[in-house]
Amino acid sequence: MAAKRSDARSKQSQRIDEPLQPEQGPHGEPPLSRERIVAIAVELLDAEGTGGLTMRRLADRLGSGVMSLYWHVDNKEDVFDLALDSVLEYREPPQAIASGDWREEVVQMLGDWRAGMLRHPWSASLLPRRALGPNILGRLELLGNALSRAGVADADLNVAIWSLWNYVMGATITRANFDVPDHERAAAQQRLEHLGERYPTIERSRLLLDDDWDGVFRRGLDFLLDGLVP
Amino acid sequence: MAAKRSDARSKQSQRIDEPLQPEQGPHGEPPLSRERIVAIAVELLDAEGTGGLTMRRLADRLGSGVMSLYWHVDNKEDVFDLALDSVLEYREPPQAIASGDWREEVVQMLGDWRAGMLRHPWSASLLPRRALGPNILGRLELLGNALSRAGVADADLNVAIWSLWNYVMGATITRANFDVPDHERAAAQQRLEHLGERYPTIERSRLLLDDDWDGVFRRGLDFLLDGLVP
DNA sequence: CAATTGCATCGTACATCGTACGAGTCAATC
DNA sequence: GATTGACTCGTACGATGTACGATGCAATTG
Repeated sequence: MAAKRSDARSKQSQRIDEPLQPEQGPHGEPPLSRERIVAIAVELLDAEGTGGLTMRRLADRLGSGVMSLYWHVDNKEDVFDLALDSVLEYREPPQAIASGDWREEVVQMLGDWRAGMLRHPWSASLLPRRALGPNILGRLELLGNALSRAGVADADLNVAIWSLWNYVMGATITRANFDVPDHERAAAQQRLEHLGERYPTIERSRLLLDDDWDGVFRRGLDFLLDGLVP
Repeated sequence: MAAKRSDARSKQSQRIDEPLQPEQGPHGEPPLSRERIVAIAVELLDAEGTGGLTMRRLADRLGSGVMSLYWHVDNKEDVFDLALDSVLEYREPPQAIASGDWREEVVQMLGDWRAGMLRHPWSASLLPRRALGPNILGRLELLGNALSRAGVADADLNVAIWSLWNYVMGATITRANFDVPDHERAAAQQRLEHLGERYPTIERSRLLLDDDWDGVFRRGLDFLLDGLVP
């Protein structure tokens, strides 16, 4: 069972005059770089969540031995950090941010942030426990700047930024984790049947039935911004 | 190494006429119940975080064999669920909630929620991925009720509840995970030295220096409530 | 009293994980 | 040709979750 992935490793053992095409790509298997590791790690995480990322699996997908990874990467934690960073990059919407409409600017940036994290659902739960990289700081700077222009006092800027951060993080983490796997949906639905007896307000608000996550996020954000900038 | 915890298990092998006092307690080692397992699990989680909870460690602390746990508990996931539930119990503040002041009521309940989770920092990151138990639903019901009394329209109740949920979750998860381990604080502080060049607003707002987490939580909550109930 | 039944305990075993260690390969350099 | 240094990888170790089946024990039943 230790010989499973050993066949992919035949650079130029027999044919010396034909150094290329070792695997199947046109320019051969790229030689295992930090970038390639991170890219495949993100693929794995997207496909199977944080539990699906395994050094062995990673190596398999890369066509390499497990321990080869450790030349490019400190440990598994490191892989998580790198994957998270690579996913959080913010390519600023090229056009009219400088429209002066601070509110549209904020809504757009936070919406993009959330959308980006939801595209890689594992990232939301990972983010809060990592150091703030330049990508995140850039977003926070943009946020504070817009709020400041909107009239938020310097003494409140701190609170305002953190409030929005909290809101976005809470919404995104919740959304990323409440994705019911379909085969549980029936059971969940059933449990809600006679809920109104004990939780009338919850039932009346359709809290657990409405699944317009995007709309709820957007409207709640509006409320929060209303509070921050009356 | 398999004989480490086998000495604690000597009920009445030699002395039949003295069936009690098998360990050290006055009425002997309690006989391994779901409750005891959960209690020790919470202890372990509090002491060492999610990584510190191990079925073997759990068994050791209980003075039992590892596999005995599985009689009372389905699997490790189950232990997490139970631990989380046991920590989220909300003993309603006995006195004047019915003061009619919805705002005080909401602030108090959410503050208590956050405080409770921070007392067990692992709970915050665990919560969003678990099903909503009765404890949580009870809190949400109370929340919706207060908001409704405050004048929030039924059509907005949904959004309002989720907004507050998002805010509290985001704040608590962030707080629970940003507890810098002290030996990293110096390095972090240093990194912030020449931060003002690239992130002037962040520096001006003292976003990363102010560590009055409770105050920020409270004031941000006020802003959000302002937006929800103008 | 003996036999049976069900609750409860636990030792052993296995697959899987992260990774320490050291032996290998190869190209560039001396 | 020898040396060096970047890079690869097999083997091995300890830790983990848990399947399986043996065991003990109390209450119930004959």
